[in-house]
Amino acid sequence: MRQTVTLKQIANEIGVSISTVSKALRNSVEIGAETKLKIQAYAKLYNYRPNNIALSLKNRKTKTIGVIIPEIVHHFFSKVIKGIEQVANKRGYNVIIGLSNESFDKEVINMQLLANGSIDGFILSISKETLLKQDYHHFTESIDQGMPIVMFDRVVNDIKCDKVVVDDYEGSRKAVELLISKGCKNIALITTKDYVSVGRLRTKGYLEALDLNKIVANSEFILKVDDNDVSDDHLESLESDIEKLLKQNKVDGIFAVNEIYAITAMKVARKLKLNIPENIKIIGFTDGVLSKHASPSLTTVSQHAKKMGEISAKLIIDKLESKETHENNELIIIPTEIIERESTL
Amino acid sequence: MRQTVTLKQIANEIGVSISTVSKALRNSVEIGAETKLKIQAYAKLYNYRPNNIALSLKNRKTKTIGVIIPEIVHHFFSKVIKGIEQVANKRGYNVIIGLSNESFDKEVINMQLLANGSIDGFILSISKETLLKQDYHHFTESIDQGMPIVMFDRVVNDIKCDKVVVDDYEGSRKAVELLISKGCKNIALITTKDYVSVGRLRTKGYLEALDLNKIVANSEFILKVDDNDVSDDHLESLESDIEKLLKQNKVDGIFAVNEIYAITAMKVARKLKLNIPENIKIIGFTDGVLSKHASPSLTTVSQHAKKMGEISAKLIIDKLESKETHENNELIIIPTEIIERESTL
DNA sequence: ATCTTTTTCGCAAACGTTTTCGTGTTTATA
DNA sequence: TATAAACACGAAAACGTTTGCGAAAAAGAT
Repeated sequence: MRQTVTLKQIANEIGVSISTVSKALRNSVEIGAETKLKIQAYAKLYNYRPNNIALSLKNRKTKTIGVIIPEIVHHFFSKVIKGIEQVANKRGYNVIIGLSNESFDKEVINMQLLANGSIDGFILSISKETLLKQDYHHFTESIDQGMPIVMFDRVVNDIKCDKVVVDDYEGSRKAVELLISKGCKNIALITTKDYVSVGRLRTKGYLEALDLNKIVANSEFILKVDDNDVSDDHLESLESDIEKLLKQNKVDGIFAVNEIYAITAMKVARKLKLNIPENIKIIGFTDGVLSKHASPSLTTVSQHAKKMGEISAKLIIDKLESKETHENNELIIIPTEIIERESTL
Repeated sequence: MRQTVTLKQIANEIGVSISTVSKALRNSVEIGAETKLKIQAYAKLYNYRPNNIALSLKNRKTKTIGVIIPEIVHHFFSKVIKGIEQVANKRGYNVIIGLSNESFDKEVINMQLLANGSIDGFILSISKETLLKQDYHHFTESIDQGMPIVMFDRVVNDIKCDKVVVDDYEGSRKAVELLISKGCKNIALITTKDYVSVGRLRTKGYLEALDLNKIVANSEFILKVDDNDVSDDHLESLESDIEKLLKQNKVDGIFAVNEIYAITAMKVARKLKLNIPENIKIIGFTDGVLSKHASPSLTTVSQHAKKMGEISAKLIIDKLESKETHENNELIIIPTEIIERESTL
């Protein structure tokens, strides 16, 4: 086992000082040509690489960014990470992941763990529990200590930081208007509870679209799902809720605020012998793998998850590398795009 | 902006030495009760937390583990990460992610980037390109330098390190035998090229199952997919290959070595008006989200991805925290489990 | 041969910790 | 009261870097 070699070892071996070695390896003009060559050859032979931790300590920056997300087994979030990773890597940064698991406590713990020098800045999406508690002290604390934050997707206005979101409102409005343009008259909405900002905004878009087209909203057509319990349980209760809805009303279009709700709706429709898209048209939100491979394939509002990650990473790195005070905060709104597939033909 | 406070600042403020502050905060008996209280109160007030980087440098360990995977937008890998993250966190470790994107060069770069002190050990799954080139010098180099590695899923025998795999061979055999027990006589296999170890092993399991049941293998029934090109293209050519296969032979069962191949097979079968499972039964490998929500839902061989991550994390941390030389290497084989769903009823 | 300039290198500080050892002060013991 | 023991704290080294500055040696100029 050949341990990794340090400047000190090279210095001892060659018989010069540590600083000479350091300078020689950085090709400083201070060092004579001959010594330089000898040192560089030796370093190459022993495969010297500067210790990152020591550099981080000296430079007081780690060149890594911390990403805190509620869940990783999720097409949207993993795609965001991919975007983050790509631009971070290109710019010489590493990415360290923390999962909050939708829990407030884990979010706080994770951030405190990383904030003690391990990272230079955060990219995060807020957990549901945090949104529910509306306790954001860990964010402000981090910002107060000079650690910049970029929030994506699930954001909150009160915090002074950059934010990257998709145009939930506009995207939903367009989605519902697509259904209307295809002739749907009775459009149901499957959404989340209002404390999730994206759920609230998408609901707003739905209502707005109806309003713009002189359709009276019917509260019976709106299903607000509480997804705080275990995933499988709440899917089953969602199924029966949808079944009830479809049986009692002649719904001819469904807008679901995420993929899993949309797929579940498709399943129920099929069970009730409703043909998609002839009898009922369905549209979802998110460009996940389910929508693409469902049959019939599902029309969705694309969130541009990867681009979201790319932009977030760019924002945080720009901020980290700019000399200015981190005062001005941007709000980037990424336009949505409707991907038409078979479920709305 | 209140900068984070250090031992030195506290020492200056209170008028004691740095070492006194350090000892007081660690509740050393060396320090008098009064001073201790004063220092602790001050530290609490200013929310002192020891700088991780300084600790890492001093202790020569970072308490973070590096995870190198080929792809993150992938149900299997993200689930593995979730497992890793969970046990790592519980044991006080952080997780830093590097994506190889199935590229040899990126795998090497990423490992070198992290190996310079940033992490204590690696958990990784080998990229396809690396498997193809059979160039493993970056692994041996890392191990030589005393940085332990745990490989999962895509492993290679030559390297001296712990490995965690699913029983691909046994799982495939059981899967094919399930098809046989359901009355299938002409079973097709959709697999990858042989350089991917899991593809090779699963193919072996398929052949073995046929052999055990006195069925003569037919090379026309075996589709070896080359998935080196862009994903969408190769899916389309896969579709036409499957279509050709199904048209020219009366296949009544399909075993696919991954989810996406299985779903594609379902799609083609539907197109050819073959009813699943009446006319043709299909079984896949992996417990992804597609299988669960497909219609009909897809029977699969579960890989226990999360458990794989958990075990990998446990192995690497145990090794990191054991005093012994890292000589003895374990090979953990996780038994598979067949999840029966509608596609093989 | 003396003075100035250039070249080449080492010292030491700094980043923020922990920990060993030493030292001065107080208290207890003979 | 002299001496030993207990107590409270500080100095310094170490982890591995980078870098400003001073100094010695070599080279050049007069």
